[in-house]
Amino acid sequence: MKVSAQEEYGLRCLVQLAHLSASESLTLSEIARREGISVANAGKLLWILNKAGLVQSTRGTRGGYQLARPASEIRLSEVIKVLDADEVESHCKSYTGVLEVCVHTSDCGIRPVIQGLHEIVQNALSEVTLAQLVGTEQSVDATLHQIQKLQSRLSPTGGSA
Amino acid sequence: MKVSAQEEYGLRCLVQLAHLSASESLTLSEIARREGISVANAGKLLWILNKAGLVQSTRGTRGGYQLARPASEIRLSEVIKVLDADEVESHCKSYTGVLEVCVHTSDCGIRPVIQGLHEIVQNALSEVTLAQLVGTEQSVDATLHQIQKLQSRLSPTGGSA
DNA sequence: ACTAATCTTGACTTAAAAGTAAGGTATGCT
DNA sequence: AGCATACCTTACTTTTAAGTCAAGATTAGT
Repeated sequence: MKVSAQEEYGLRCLVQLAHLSASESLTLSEIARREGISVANAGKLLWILNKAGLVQSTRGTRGGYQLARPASEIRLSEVIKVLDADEVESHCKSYTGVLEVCVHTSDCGIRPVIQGLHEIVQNALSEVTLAQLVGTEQSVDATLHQIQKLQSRLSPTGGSA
Repeated sequence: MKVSAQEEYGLRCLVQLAHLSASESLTLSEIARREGISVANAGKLLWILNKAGLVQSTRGTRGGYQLARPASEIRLSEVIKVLDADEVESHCKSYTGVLEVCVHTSDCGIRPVIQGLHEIVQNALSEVTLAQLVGTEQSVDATLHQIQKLQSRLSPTGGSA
């Protein structure tokens, strides 16, 4: 359960674009330089983001990338989903071991955990927008901890099932 | 942001053991057979779990594995942490691109997201025990959705930062 | 129209995770 | 004591994700 390199770098590139004003744009090489990754790699990431409609590209001499929407309207849940190659559901189709289908198809206790977990993460991510990431660390920190505090208040002892 | 194969399979092996009564135990090959994975692979997973003190092994003819503690006292957060090679923190040390240190060291908007996200996941996982996974799907499903519902109630519009 | 700058796209290479194999060590049974 | 069972551990192979490269396509300016 961790954030992949592609998710991390892709998100960083978006944050760079979020810093710009509406008319500005950044070229691939400039983004790559600022993030300390190769131009080729940045190109791949931006292409993914472009295909998903999160950024807009302009070709030619004065070209570059900019956000397709205001940063305040781009939620991290969407970003992660796009960068994660969208292998969201269909979990029980993979990881089947040697067998053809999941051994736990009938009454599987793990499936809901995997799925529920995913929902929780997406939910938390949907509360944070790119615009917030542009601000100081503190603001984001506050938002996420607000969520967390609520969680711990929920079930102090554990489930009752 | 996804569950690795090792996490998934390791968790499954634990669930198998959680089904046993106190005096019973399962051999490697039996666990492997039930989960549809190779004996070698199961051996590796169980070794990790054993090293972490989650399961207990008995050698010799009548040997096998059993849980080191009651299933109701083993939280998924612990399980995942163990199976994930414990690369929990130290995130800004990796993913630095070509540069020596994280480009966002000074005022990084991404760091708190990564960290906060991790906390949220751990928090959610710590509310579910192995014992709950042994029950029906419904019970686990209920527990996780309880958490989720609370989250969405928290911030209907998005952050204010 | 030409040229330089820039994005686009698919194939290739490299690094990391997952899985496998084989030899070692401990235990119980005869 | 000796053999069979079963876990333990390290090293190796395979697979998959990440990253790179190079040729193609598009636009702005001259």
